[in-house]
Amino acid sequence: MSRVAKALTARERAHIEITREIKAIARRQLGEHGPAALSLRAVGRELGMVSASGLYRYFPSRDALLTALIVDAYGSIGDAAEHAHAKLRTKDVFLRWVGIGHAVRDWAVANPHEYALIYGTPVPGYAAPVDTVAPGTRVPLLVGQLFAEAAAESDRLGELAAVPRRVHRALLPVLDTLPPGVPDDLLIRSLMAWTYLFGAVTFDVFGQRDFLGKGAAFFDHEIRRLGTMLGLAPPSS
Amino acid sequence: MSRVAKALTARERAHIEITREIKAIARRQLGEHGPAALSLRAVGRELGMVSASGLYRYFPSRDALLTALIVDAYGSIGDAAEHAHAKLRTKDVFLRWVGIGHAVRDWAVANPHEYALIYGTPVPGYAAPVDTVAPGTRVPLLVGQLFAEAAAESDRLGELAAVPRRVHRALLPVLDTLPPGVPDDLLIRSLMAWTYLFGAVTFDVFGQRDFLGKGAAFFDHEIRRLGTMLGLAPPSS
DNA sequence: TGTACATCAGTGAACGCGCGTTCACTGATGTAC
DNA sequence: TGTACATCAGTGAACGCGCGTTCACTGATGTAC
Repeated sequence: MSRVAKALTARERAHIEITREIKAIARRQLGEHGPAALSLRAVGRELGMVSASGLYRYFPSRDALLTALIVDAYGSIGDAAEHAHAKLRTKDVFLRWVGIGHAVRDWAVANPHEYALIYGTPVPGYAAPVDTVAPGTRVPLLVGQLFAEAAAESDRLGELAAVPRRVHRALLPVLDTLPPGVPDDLLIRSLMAWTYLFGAVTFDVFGQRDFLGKGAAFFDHEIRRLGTMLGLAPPSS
Repeated sequence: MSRVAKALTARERAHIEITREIKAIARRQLGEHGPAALSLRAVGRELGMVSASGLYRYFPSRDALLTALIVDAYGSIGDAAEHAHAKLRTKDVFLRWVGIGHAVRDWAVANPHEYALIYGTPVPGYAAPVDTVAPGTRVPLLVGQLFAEAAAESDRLGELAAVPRRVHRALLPVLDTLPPGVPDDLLIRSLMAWTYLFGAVTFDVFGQRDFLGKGAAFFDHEIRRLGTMLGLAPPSS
């Protein structure tokens, strides 16, 4: 090797830059006709390419581009949640739950089409490859960690409930991926918080609750109440 | 008028029957390529028509067919929930909540593409006309009635919480459509139950929680817990 | 009951459009000696 | 440093496909007298 590992040729830098640009254009076009209609030809046109065939230097197929967008979207919402979490000075799990909830919702409202790509109707005929699984677990893992911390504070969460055997059985595949010793009830509360959070955000982003206005007043209230019901609220209040 | 109002000509009966058949075929095709790609030509082909132009005797445009499917889907899930509710012998609101929840989920799992049509990503470029609004309120209204009944039993629900002013303001448009005297907290609990129910069902139908297995064990558990947390459970338990 | 006319269902061609992907190619950039 | 060769980016044509909608039309069904 006659050159340092880090030095990129102009060609390589251009390749990276144009790949980024293709994804940015595709992201924008997602909103116009939906992911099912994401069109390489339209992206090529907007890029200023004479024909779409040049795009095959960057992505081997339309589905590969779609996969890249999905991975990016999971990364982006994961970053939003984790950065919001890291920025919070407080150690209080309840306030951090609320902060993460708003971060997720804010990202989704700002990027409705990317949100639809990962939490909306699956694109028919497109099978998500394995690469998209891990990035999708970041937000639920963050929520789970919150509950784990709450459990470590002896006065939060209250008594952990016992769980019917068939519910326990349904949880087994998840428990296998977690450090040993996680109580069923803790996992259930995390899953419920995750489910509620994305249920509310999906309703808001897809317009099912437009009658509640554009603000986040109701959302703020509902996630506080849910957090309280699930035992995240400080025991004093 | 030389004939009785109810007597339909063969032509009229055929029209109704074929309209039904068109919708049935379109419903089936929804699953293959998604609502955005619903194709009049494909429906015509499956109907045995030589060209798609004959369909214009039944629907003035592709979007009109889509609207009919949406209205039907809301009707269908509304029927499923109301029938399940009516069949339950019990007066217990908690058991009825659980029954309605399962009815909604069962319908969604059995009809995933119709579910996606009404609760999934909005079809881009399609603006839902007013006709689709009212049928969409049946399930949430049913949930709301449950909470109203629970409130009438003095020992359920517990104390109704006071609500911050800006949350109250967000509720005003909804309160205006309801009989006067509905407490804010009652409406909030109904909205939260509705949000959780569809959040969970959407996750299950769209495959976001496949790791929990195919059964409804977790779902059954979570809606029971949610119902309990929201005050629907009998005070004894 | 029989006939003349109006209504409607479905045909088949056409308009104008869009798509993903392949392929042989030109010309520019990068590499090895 | 200079030259010969290999690699890569983008071109432009082509293949084979699909779409919604309009239009003039044929033939069957329904209606009024």
